[in-house]
Amino acid sequence: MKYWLMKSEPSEVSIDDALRIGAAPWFGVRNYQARNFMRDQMQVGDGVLFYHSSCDEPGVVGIAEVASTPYPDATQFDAKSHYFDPKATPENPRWILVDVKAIRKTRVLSLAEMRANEDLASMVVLQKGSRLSITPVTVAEWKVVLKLLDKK
DNA sequence: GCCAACGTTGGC
DNA sequence: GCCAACGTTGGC
Repeated sequence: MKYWLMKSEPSEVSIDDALRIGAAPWFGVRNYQARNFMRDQMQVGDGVLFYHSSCDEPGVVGIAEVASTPYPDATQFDAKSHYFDPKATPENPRWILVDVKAIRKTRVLSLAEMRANEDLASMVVLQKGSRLSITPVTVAEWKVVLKLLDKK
């Protein structure tokens, strides 16, 4: 069992959208490192911190879990999609995803608050220049974040 | 809107 | 295989 932080722009898919939709494909990842995490390392049941990025108050806003094994991202084959990839074919797909199921909404644990917490200093997502939309979270970090989320 | 940091592309 | 130019992410 592993833990992850996954970024989503709320204007695309917010935590409220995710809760309404239920288990859904985490489409649109076009970074190889992030893809490889989904393809090679994620397992059904892994814990996910649902993070809002590119918005007024970036931060963790909910808890989710990995809900499928990896399979090809359908948007890569759709010429009308923003995520279309002309170099990908169904026989030779480039982009692989998993389904993610939102479990609950939490308070916003803002990026600023996370940065201010010494116990989270090692989090990959907080490292300078980190832009990865999917990053691993250690068990220790997961526990600290959950405690902070349930506070107040 | 700015810009730092990083990833990708493509010429050589 | 190198690396400059360009594109993207994402916080501020």
